Parts: sequence; structure tokens; C-alpha cells
Amino acid sequence: MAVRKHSRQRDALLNALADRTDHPSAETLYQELREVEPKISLGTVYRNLALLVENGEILKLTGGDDKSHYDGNIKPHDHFWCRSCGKLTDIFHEDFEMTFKNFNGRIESHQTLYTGICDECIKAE
Amino acid sequence: MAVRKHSRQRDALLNALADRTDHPSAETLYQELREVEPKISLGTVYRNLALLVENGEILKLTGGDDKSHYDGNIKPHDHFWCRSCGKLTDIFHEDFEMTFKNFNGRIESHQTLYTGICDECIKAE
DNA sequence: ACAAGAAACAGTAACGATTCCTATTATTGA
DNA sequence: TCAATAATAGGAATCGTTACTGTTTCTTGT
Repeated sequence: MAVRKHSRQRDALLNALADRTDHPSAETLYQELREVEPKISLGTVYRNLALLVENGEILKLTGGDDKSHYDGNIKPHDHFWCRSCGKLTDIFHEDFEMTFKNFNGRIESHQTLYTGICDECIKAE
Repeated sequence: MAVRKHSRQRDALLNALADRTDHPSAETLYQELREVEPKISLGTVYRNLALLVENGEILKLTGGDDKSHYDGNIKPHDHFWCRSCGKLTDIFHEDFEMTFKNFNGRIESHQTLYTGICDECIKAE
């Protein structure tokens, strides 16, 4: 894969992930993209999601349910998963310092998943 | 499933997860348990893992690779995944305070996944 | 503009982790 | 010891994801 070529489908995917705070799965993105790119295939969605993740243009989130979710916001932030409704929402925090003792690896990124019950579900209980 | 019955297999599973700091997958646990419970089935491993997680006796970890990993240590702590060797190691931290603004949900647990290169792999590079 | 080479594609088959199903076995309380 | 039923073994089914194949599209040099 020497030279990366431009692709309409990848543009549409990146565009579909911009300016939204939900965290769609590959299948959800596939369904949405079919409206603008009717012939797009699920394999193309997966391949381009992987390319964009590798490129640091989007984030892949795991945990909560069994599938991966994708985030167009690459600013470091955490996520909260409601085990009641399954919704995945953003949690931002500033001035966050962490200290490790006896840790000599190199941390390139971290991802925090909070689990519990969200605002709406508490009200609905 | 009104009354929970005792089971040799579930005991063996819980025992297999005690006092270890690696984070085996269901398949790994299955292979190990076959030595003490030769007739155990993979379905039994999965069902009991789910029961133990639901019961708060073990933790289910996701992220890193595509499978779930299980942790017998339920003391809150984070994990570090080396994307080079795939190893999942514990990261403990004390006096850890987090402040949330405008967050009204109820957090019952959180899980942090750090990604990067571990000690050993840095040396091996 | 054009043609060649390669990346990306659509469509579909294959894969692997997990869940579900069914007949059988083990645990429990009487 | 017996009846009720939770739990099991074994295997089929499911589902998210990846791999494969022949075709299309993008890029680059002419």
C-alpha cells in the first residue's frame, strides 16, 4: 500500500463521523452511508475505519457492548457507558495528572470507560 | 434461575482466576480448566464467567484485542495493554481523584485502558 | 488527454468469539 | 431416597469482523 489514494467513500465516512457526539458502530455507519453512497459495502466501511484509526484521524472505542464504536473527536477524553440504555457519552476533564510508580513502558494513549447509570436512566428508574 | 446451585465447575473457574496478574481469555481458562475438570465445556466457562461478573466476583476487561479478558482482582485498578506484544498488565494508583462537571449520572465502576509499548518491548526494539 | 500500474472497491465467503439449544447430570431441600 | 430444577456437555447457530476475488477508480508519467 505504497501510495494512499483518495477515495470518495473514505471522505464520506470521515464526514459522517464529524460533528457528532454519539459513537456509532460500523454497522450504523454503513446504514447511514448507504444514503449518500448507495453502493458502499460493509467491507469498505471496516477497511476505511481501520485506515482512519491507524492514521489517528478517528478513535476506536471498545467496552460496554460487544462491538466497536468510532469517535471522530480525537481530543483526549473519556467515555461513560450506561449499562441500562447502552448509550456511550463523552466525559471531558482538564488538568488531569496521573503518576505511575515503577512503570517503565511508554504510554501513547489511554482510554477510560466508566460504567454505571446515566442521568436519563436514573430519572426513568 | 431462582435458586443458585453450587457447582464444581464454577468453583474451579473462580479458583483459576485467583492470585494471578495476567488476564486470561475465556478460551485460555477453558484450556487450563480441562486439566482439573476434563469434561468441562466452553459454554460452561462462558456462562459462569458471566455469572461471576454479574455477581461482582470478577471483572471483564475489553479493549486491546478482540476478545474479552477476565480479572480475579476486583480492587479498582487500570490496565495497560502493549500493542506490540499484546500483554495486559495492571496499573494501580492511589489517591486518585476525579472531578466531573455537569455530570449527573451514577458511576459504578470505571476502567482505564492505557495503550503504548511495554517495558520489555521497548528493550527488545 | 491517455494508458499503465496499483489502490480501493463491491460482493461474498470465511472466520472466530460468543451465545443458544437440547438432552443429560448434579445439587438441593423435603 | 426422591422429586424438582439448576447446571452441565456437546454441538449448532449467531454475529461482528476480516479475507478473498474479480472489477473499478485514482494517480502519475507521457
